[in-house]
Amino acid sequence: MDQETPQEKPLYQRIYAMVRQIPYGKVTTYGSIARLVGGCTARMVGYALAALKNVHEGDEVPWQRVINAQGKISSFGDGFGSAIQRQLLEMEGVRFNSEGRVDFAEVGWLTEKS
DNA sequence: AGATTGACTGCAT
DNA sequence: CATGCAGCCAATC
Repeated sequence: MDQETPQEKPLYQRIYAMVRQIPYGKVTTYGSIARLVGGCTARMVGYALAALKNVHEGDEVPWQRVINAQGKISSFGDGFGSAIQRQLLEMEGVRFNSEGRVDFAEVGWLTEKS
């Protein structure tokens, strides 16, 4: 599977590590993580998280704290994922406004654009 | 080795 | 404000 240089971890691992750095009760966007990791784009982050279900480490990655730039949750899985993700965030104390979006000024993690 | 896809984003219409 | 399209680059078939 991953026979690349053992010194450098796969792009996935790098993204997972970054997602794990998200503090409790905070959320961030795909684009922000992509920029923090560097060298990858929002699509890479989404692709990496999508593969989480195939990765063993996915169990400890707070993927629910990663949402899209619109402050909303992206639909994935069979359509249940988004519903589950919202509950997970609310369980952590993340508030959703009437539009179903989160307040980045309140729970946004490194969401500032340079 | 080539084509397809994807939990996104930003701009254009 | 809703919809569409192109760009992004790696993983999978």
